[in-house]
Amino acid sequence: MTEATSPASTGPEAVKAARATWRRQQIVEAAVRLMEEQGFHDMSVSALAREAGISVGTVYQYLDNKDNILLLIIEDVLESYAQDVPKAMGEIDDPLERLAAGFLAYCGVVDSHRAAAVLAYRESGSLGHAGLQRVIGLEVETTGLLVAELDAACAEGILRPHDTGLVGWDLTMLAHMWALKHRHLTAYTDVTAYGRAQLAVVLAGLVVDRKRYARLLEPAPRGAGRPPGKLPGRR
Amino acid sequence: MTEATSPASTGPEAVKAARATWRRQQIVEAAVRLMEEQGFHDMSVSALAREAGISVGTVYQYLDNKDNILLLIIEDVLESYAQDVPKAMGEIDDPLERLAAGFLAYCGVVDSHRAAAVLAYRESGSLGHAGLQRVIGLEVETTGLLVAELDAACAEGILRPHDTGLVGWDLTMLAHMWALKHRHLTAYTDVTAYGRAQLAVVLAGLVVDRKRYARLLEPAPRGAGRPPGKLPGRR
Amino acid sequence: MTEATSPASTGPEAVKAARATWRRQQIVEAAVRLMEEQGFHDMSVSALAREAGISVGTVYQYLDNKDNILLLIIEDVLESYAQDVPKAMGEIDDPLERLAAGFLAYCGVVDSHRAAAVLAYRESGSLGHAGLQRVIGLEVETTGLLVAELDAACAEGILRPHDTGLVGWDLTMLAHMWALKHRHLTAYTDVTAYGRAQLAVVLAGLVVDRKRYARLLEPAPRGAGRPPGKLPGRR
Amino acid sequence: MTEATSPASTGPEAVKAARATWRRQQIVEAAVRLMEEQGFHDMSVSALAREAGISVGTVYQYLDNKDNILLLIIEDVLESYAQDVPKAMGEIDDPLERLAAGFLAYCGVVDSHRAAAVLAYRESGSLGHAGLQRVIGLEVETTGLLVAELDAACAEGILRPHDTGLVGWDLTMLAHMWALKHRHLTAYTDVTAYGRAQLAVVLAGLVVDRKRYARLLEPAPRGAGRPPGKLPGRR
DNA sequence: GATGAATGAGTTTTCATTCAT
DNA sequence: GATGAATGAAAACTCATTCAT
Repeated sequence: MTEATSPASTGPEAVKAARATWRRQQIVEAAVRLMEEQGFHDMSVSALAREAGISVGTVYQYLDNKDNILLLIIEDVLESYAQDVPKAMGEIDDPLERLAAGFLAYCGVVDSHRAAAVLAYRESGSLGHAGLQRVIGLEVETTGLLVAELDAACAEGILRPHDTGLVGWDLTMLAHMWALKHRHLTAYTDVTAYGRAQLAVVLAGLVVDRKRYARLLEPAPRGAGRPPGKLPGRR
Repeated sequence: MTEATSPASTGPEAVKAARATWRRQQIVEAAVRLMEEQGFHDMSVSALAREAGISVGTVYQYLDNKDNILLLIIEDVLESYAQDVPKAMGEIDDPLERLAAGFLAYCGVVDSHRAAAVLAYRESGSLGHAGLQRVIGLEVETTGLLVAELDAACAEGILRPHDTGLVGWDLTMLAHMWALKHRHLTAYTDVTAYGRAQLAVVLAGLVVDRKRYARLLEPAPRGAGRPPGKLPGRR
Repeated sequence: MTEATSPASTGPEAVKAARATWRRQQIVEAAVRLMEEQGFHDMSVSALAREAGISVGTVYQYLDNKDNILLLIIEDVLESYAQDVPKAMGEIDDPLERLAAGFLAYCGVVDSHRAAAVLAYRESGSLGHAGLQRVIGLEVETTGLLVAELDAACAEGILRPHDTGLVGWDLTMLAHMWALKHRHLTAYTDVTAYGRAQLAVVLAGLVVDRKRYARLLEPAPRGAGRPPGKLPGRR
Repeated sequence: MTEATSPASTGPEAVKAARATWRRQQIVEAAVRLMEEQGFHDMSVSALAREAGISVGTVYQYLDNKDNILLLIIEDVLESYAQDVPKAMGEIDDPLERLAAGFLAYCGVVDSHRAAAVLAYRESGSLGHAGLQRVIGLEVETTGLLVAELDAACAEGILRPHDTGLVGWDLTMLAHMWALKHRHLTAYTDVTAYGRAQLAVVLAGLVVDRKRYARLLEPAPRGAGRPPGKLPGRR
């Protein structure tokens, strides 16, 4: 393999690429911080540059236009899904355990990118057609991973037959919910507890051998205390 | 009974009020149409006026500023929830049937305001603090109706004890999903089928006497044919 | 004289004319009230209509356009000058007494139209060329009345020869000052005292026989107390 | 003394400050030119930008809003008063001579900022409350300088006792008159002649020892010719 | 590569004026 | 004659983007 060309891992090319990555990261982080409170449209490029500690010109050196910032952020999240979810599912044999691991990983990404995950929702309408397609594609891909496990579990008789496509999107949706409705989910202090609770809700009616998967179906008792049913966040 | 005073149901006052309502409706409808494809920020007021078939000046005669359009749209949806959901639950005695009726009504509103419902999501960040509070309040209120039935059902021993707050928001979320992920839900041709399917997913694990509520748990077999598990919308 | 035509003092024509005058008066008064605190440009026609208790349409029935309001107000003041000043000078024989009477009358008009007099200054730039010419004409006319008396007094040897044109405008200016610098003239509680004081200032150096005109030169002692020289309005 | 810090008289900071000053000057000059014929409100910012030879955006880079232009212009004039008047009075001993010098300097500023001086009058109503207070403050300050000399002259017995506050404002007013009534003052070709004439008018009746101050009281004979009393500017 | 001053198209909003009722 | 809803031209102001330094 001749190293003369492209993704050079060394030499001036590499320096350039590394700087670009670093700068983009700077920009994305600043953008997420600002958009969290202002939204995409109310964040001006000059405010972004200020927040990132660089000049407007530099922003444009690494971005074609403002819309690309959005794409960058959203891709950042979606790629985290595409990376963390398969990794979490990797070693496990049991389809249901794989599903659980994948879902929890998904929730974990949502949690660690909470602001960005919300943005990926709210602002995806501001992407051009191409960008939107790309986002949808990535989203479908990750959801597909979950659906595949549901299908496998059905095939092995672990889960009752059901519309796995629907349940797959349900899980995706409920993972996003951690970011979207976080305000109302004060009963859960960490994502994992939340994720397990949701898994229990969804799987309870599907699992055939409830004993075998008791661990998945009866999640952390969340400090025996809380009177179930009190709507959290109600005033 | 003489109606001499105030909210006059006749006379010039009434004409004025009627016109205002009609104009606002015109504006909201045009706005929903445009925002569906452009989002709130990319819809200029002059484009809105053109779409509504009126002049810019007239838009501002019935709205204080652009933001109010958003508030108007969102309130429209949220008030539909607050109206249709209780109405649907009205006459029914059984808590679970009430829950089902309420949820299906909720889904129905989402369906009939599909575009607006998505907007209520995406753009609520563009509301001022006051507007946002109002929106959250209305949302909490409607979800509360569902939670109340879950609580009642638990109390009567119809449902196993569970975190009814969580499940309440789950139902809300899954109703919204009809609008948000509609693209991927091609397996369902009408909301009711969709709603029943989701009810089944959520309640399956909670119902104690599965026979009694079989009708709720085994929804329309959706044309016996479809091979379960094929991810709908996948390309 | 056939009454078929014009300024009919009776019949429908007269009614019409009377109404027009009355409406215009309504409008001018409301306009002065508003402009006093907002200026001409910041007063909207609809605010004017509201203040006058009539509709926008009615305003335009009696005015060609907004600028005419200004012209109307300014003419109102200037015509008061042109009317009151000659009247005050009417019966008097002595040129200097005539001058004094005319000047005091001028000051009186400024006082009774204080707001409008200031406007006549501030906003005359907003008049069109024609309006401006008309205003200047009226102003020159009234000042001319004063200058004529100064000339007469010089001719009769009552005043030392001097640039009567200059002093005429000085008197005009000092009369306007009552409105323009009213904030700083707290030492004077009524216009007449103010006017006499200014007459004394201007004439003191010009009068030949100071004894004869002592009454004009030594004005009201303004409550013997005030320590002369304390800058009024200073903070 | 090392000038390491702040209002840097060199380095990029200095360049920036210098550019800002230059730009603001550009803008103020263009604004004065336009307002002279259009007034403040009828001058649009884009017209201003065009006149100044820059873009609208650049105007706003150096000014927060349109009103600031007005404030800038007026402050420019008022600060010239506050600077030139004391300077002119500096070295002189005799109070009356000091007064004369101050007044003539005041007239000089009015003359050299003729357009702006008129604006300071006409448009100060368009300033916000804060701006207005600032303007009034500066005005009072300068007038106070003249009043102080009048008081001193009275104390020394050079002038008869009189209301020095009133006469102080008279002088201010008559100085402004050079700009306000310039159209009618065609008899005077330069400010100094005008100023001396006005000084003579005001002081003639106040000076005790008329011989000693003859030079102040009998101003330039303005080309022996002019028939006194012909109202200049009359048509 | 980095900077930030300059640009001007585009946005929201106001308001003088008209005209059908 | 009186009304006030409708109009749309024009204003103030913002901000993504460029480019000379």
